[in-house]
Amino acid sequence: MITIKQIARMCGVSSATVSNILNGKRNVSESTKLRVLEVVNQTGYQPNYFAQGIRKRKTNVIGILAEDLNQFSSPPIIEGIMACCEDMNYRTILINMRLYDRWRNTWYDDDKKLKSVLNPAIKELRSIKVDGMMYVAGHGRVINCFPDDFDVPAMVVYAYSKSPKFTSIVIDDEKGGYDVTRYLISMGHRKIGVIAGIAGNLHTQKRCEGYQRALFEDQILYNPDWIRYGDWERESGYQQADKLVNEGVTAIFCMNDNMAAGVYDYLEEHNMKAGEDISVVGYDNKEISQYLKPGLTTNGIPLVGIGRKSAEIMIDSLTQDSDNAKQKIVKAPCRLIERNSVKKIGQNR
Amino acid sequence: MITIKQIARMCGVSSATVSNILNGKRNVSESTKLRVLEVVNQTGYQPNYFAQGIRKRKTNVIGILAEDLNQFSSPPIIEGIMACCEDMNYRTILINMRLYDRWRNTWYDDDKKLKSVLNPAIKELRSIKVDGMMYVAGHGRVINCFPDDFDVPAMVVYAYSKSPKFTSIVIDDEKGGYDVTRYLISMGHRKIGVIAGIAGNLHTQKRCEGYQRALFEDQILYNPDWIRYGDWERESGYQQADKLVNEGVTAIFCMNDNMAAGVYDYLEEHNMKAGEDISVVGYDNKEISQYLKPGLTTNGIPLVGIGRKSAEIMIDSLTQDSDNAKQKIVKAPCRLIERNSVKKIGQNR
DNA sequence: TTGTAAGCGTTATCAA
DNA sequence: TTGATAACGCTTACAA
Repeated sequence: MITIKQIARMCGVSSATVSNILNGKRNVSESTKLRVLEVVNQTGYQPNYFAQGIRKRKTNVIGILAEDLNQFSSPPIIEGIMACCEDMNYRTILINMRLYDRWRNTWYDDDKKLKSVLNPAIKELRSIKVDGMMYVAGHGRVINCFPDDFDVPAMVVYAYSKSPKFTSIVIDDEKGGYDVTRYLISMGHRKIGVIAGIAGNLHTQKRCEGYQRALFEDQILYNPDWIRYGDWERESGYQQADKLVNEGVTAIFCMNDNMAAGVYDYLEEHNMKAGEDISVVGYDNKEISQYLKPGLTTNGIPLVGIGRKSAEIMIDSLTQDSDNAKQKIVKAPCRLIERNSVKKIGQNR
Repeated sequence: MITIKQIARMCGVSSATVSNILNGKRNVSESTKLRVLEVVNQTGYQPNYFAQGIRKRKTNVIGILAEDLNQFSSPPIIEGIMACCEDMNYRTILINMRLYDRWRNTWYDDDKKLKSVLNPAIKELRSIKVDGMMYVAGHGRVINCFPDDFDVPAMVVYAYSKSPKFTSIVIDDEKGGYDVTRYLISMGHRKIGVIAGIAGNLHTQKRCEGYQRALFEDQILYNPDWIRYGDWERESGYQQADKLVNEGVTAIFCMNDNMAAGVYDYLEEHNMKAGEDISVVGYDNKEISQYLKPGLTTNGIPLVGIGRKSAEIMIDSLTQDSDNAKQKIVKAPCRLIERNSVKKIGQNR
């Protein structure tokens, strides 16, 4: 391994000078700078990571704490974070807590389980002296991940931080619910059923609020019977479809693509077709949504964008000397992807 | 930050002794050991990562070089690697090269593009002094990723290493092709068409060989017209289905689920149904395969298992002092997942 | 503009 | 069984 000393000797200067040049200090003459840089490039010298870390305050490393890499949302978010960090000349280090892998769905309300993995992970990141930590959640909710008095810049991605001290970046579910409903109304629908997610869930609640706002805006009565709660799984979409179809709605807004697929199942079984006999909209824009027949119109989540945006915020807050970047909640808008599952119907209700 | 020196002072011993205890050396008395460990736990002392790295030979860190996190196969493989490493008390550091994100599909045959990202990544891992490097490919092929004289233990996961110096772990495509064909034969099929992947592709070739072996074993004539090549995309499945159906095959073996979905499209358009009018088998066990109607029988790839296995091999080779673990090609078997797209037909052809 | 030398927190060597 | 002490490769005062 080639060291800074060797470079220095080869150039006939001291290692301090080489260090200064490499670190962009300007108290060096142009000529020696050129000479040293030349040698550095030729030799492919790379500073020893550990020796640097031991002396430097700023490591230019961002730690990513991922709940689970296998959640469909995580890889694109992380890819976005990494892309942005690379652009801004930051390294990343990823800790995959594998929460789902360890405990399936049993850790949601079990703070002990989370902490048993999160605390060592944080400790590790701290020992690596990362400049900032980003907690990447597997699904949206309120999470208590960093203590109020945490001394490392940190933020929560794809979920809300319980402590108001940390910036959260989430999708704008209220707007999402609003947009979908607005779209259905614009297509002539006034009897719009909803297959929501689990009732207590944050995504569910916010999207319902958006749904209500859109209805109200168009002076459409809100019928509580048309809101059915599923559990995000396909089967529940199937079950709730039955209720809604019998209620005579002309369109169903499903809060994820899985449940929309369940609606398709129901429709097929009853010789009906999405986009003809009844209109269906999903949420997530997962791969299935394009495989369904007819293609499912759905509200896409800009996951890579969320990743990029969050890294941008993180690095900004690290760079700006003041806390100009105030802690806050950032909401990323979803984008409606039109396929063929919604039919335009006459204005006569 | 609390240092080893402070711990030493608190215990009235030297820092060397503390270090010895922490590193499991046995030349320490039980009594001081207990005393020191007590203080270490109380204070929550954690060794400085960088200071350790600068002195230690073995870092207990495995570097993962991922081609792209967004390939469907990558997250589970990586999760498997990380799980195994955690079990064996190794850290991992992941570098995501984002090859697809950068260049879509244009980097396959462009060694320069790959190297422009891979070399710096390797350099970085080297500066972190990782004990070993694992290259995680996004799709199977022969890759020239490490030079023959590479001085860090390395291996290739989900693809073949061009250099024979490095262990590769891949799926057993020949057996996969054989198993699927065997299964179809066992269900009474003798006219079995194939929608293969791209012709030059390694997965394609090996699976074709397996197909032929199964045919031969049952003394079934191999009809070259029944092998059609797609490009892994759904559309190509649709196109090739036409040819095969007109050839009168009773079953179609698609080399991925995407193309099988294309076959479903074709069948639907022609008022036929998989599992009734014609049998279909896919490959990959991607999410779509369960969403298709009827559920697609497909050959599942044990991605997490591949990850685990590969990490196991890596760590074994690091632990065994000799190169007991000889460089070689490890093949992981796929597992056929039966759903409803294959019909048992009479023995009379 | 450059060089000297003192650290940083460990581990490793060797003497006690 | 312990403890001095010399590295490790770098950054950073401070001196030249």
